[in-house]
Amino acid sequence: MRTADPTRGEHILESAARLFHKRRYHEVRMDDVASHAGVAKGTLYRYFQDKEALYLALILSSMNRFIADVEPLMADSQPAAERLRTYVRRSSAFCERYPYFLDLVQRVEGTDDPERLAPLQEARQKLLAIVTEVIQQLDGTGRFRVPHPALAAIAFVGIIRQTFRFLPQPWPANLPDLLADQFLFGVCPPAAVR
Amino acid sequence: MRTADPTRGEHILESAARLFHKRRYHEVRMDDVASHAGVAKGTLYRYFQDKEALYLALILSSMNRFIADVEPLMADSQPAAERLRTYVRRSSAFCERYPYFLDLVQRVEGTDDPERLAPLQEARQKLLAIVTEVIQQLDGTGRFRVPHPALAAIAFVGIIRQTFRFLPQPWPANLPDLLADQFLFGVCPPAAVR
Amino acid sequence: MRTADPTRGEHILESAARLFHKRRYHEVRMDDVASHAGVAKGTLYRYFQDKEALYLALILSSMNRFIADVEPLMADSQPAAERLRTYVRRSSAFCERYPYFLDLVQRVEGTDDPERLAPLQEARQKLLAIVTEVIQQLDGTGRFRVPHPALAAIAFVGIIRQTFRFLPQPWPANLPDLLADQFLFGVCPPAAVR
Amino acid sequence: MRTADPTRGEHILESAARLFHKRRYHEVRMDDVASHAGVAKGTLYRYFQDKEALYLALILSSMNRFIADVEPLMADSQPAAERLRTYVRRSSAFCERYPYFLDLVQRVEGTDDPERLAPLQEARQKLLAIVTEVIQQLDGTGRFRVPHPALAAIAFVGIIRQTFRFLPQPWPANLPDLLADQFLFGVCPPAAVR
DNA sequence: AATGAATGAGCTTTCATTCAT
DNA sequence: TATGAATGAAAGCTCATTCAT
Repeated sequence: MRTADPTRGEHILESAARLFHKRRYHEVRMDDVASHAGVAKGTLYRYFQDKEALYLALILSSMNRFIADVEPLMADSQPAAERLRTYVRRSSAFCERYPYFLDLVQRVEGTDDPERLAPLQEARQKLLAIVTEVIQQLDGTGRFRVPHPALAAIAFVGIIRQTFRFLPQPWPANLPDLLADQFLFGVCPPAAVR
Repeated sequence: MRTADPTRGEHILESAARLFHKRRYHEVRMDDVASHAGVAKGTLYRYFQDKEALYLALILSSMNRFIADVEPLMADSQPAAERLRTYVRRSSAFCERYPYFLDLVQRVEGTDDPERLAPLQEARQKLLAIVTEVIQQLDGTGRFRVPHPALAAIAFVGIIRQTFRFLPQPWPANLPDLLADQFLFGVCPPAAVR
Repeated sequence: MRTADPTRGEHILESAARLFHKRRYHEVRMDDVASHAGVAKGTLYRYFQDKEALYLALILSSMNRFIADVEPLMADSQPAAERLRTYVRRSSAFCERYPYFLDLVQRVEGTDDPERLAPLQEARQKLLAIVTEVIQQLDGTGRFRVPHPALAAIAFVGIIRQTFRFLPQPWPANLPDLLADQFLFGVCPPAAVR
Repeated sequence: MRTADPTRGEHILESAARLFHKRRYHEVRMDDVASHAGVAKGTLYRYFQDKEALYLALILSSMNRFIADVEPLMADSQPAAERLRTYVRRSSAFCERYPYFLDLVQRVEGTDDPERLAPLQEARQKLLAIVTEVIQQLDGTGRFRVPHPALAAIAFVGIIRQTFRFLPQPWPANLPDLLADQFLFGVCPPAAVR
């Protein structure tokens, strides 16, 4: 008999991530999750109330891991623009390390049950808040003007997501900087560059 | 002989769209689709091979409708920047008219079966090609510089999608222009504005 | 519009025979029967109450055709043994002409509904009666002794059926005679032959 | 852990046999099989891939049981003719014990899928080989002459099957001997009897 | 605590039958 | 009378969940 293992839940999520990444929710069976995690099916239900809960926990866990990764780097030790570049770089690294990340986060809309959705919404808000704050700090510094920081934050995230999900590999090495530039300067390069 | 109604398939998709918009694939029952469309379940299977085919047809039909809507407007009768604004405006109008559109298109990744995925990939490529071409026409005209048109197109689409999906309503009336500006100028407003 | 055609029913059965021969009852769809017969599905229901009726009519029709074929030849114009040989030969010819015949007749057990089964039982009895009568006429003539004609008739039919269904082709040219001999003399050849 | 009951599969087949005996394939519902076996429907699918597999397993199991029953008795401890009588007697007993046996074996032609059919063909061949060998041993011993053992074996089996299936009950006590005699001597009783 | 055989509600799909044309 | 689109009851099968071991 295996000893109770507090990391067991994490391990299950790790395996589940791979499955949910390449198949859709209804195509992933609890049997698959169990056998990929190397546990019995019944065990899944010790750690997660049901399939839905496992799925949501998976997304939440991914988001929290990412937040834990970038949040410390967004402290204002550097210029805001520089921190945005860092954000893109970390996103890129994260997506390489956990290729299923963006796909999953995308699918938050899952449930209707607000009870279950709440933690995810919260994490999403938190991430957006982090980005929004950095973007606000752009305003007034140098040549940037951000009258709608919330909107800009959404655009920023949109650029990153769409690119990492749909830009065919191989990616240019400086892709993160290209994306940051697109966000900061649009297709109208800064005077210095011209 | 009872004559087949050629709009029947369209009508089914119309009803299905509403359902697939508010519930996920596995939460939508063929029973629901049938009763919402006002046809018998067996009829669904006269028009679509199976549930998956119906779902993919639904997405494809939405995309094609949008392409038919914007493509004529992207002819080069106006400056490229102006056409991009038009594109955003039509996107906005389209999403208002068919609120499920973006959600659905988002989920294209549906199948693995390349046979079934092909028409969708094709439509996606077509849309991206349209946008890419307009963006290329920005280059050199006035102050725009677009060294990576394909990347810029993806960013453009990313900004639009993320915003329309996640920006809480109510939206500012000039939202399309704000998005076009974000794409064109980033958070670095054009000299004229400053 | 096709004119009402009294042979239409026969034509349908002819096509159906081929299908029911190579697939089992539940594997044959009314759609198949209709398209193979070159008529619309609805038309089948003008000629046969339902699928079961069509199927039973098919078997009955085959049996009646065979009865019509052999009955005249069983009149006592020749020695009984010779007529049995004729019977086997006609069976063989019939099975070559209508390869589905034996398979179908085999399956009489179809329904439980005695109402529907009656005509088939009747045809079966008729055929058995014909054979039994000839076999009875063997008795006393020459060296044959048939204390249980009904049983012998069943054995006779059993030999024929099992052989035509399961003996791998190609068959020896004199197969009918071999079978008749097996029935008449068993594996104990007549003195004359020895 | 609930332990799998190794006899469960056998038990299911036992129940299924009764159903498939009195109804045709397409008239037997998996629901019926389950409830008659006293298990849940899902359990059927743990033991058999699908309805077809269950059906074929049922026939195969019956045949193997019969083979296991007669094979040892066909060893040449007695004269071949005597062993054939034994064969018929065991067949008779078997059909009394498992009244559905002959009906089912009759229907071997079931599938087209050679993959699935193979084990059945094999069992059928095995049984035929057993019979054929005994019949060959008739040859030359005493007054028997068997120029076509394979054909004779088929005739032998045909006599038995047709009789047990179609001879109306009650049967004479010496039916097995009557059948053996029919096979050995035809309707031409041995000199000793005359 | 872990297991996985068993469960059965509920799904997708089929197809005999109907009936407006 | 012939048609075949539409029907919908009923089938086969799945798979999330349970619970005896």
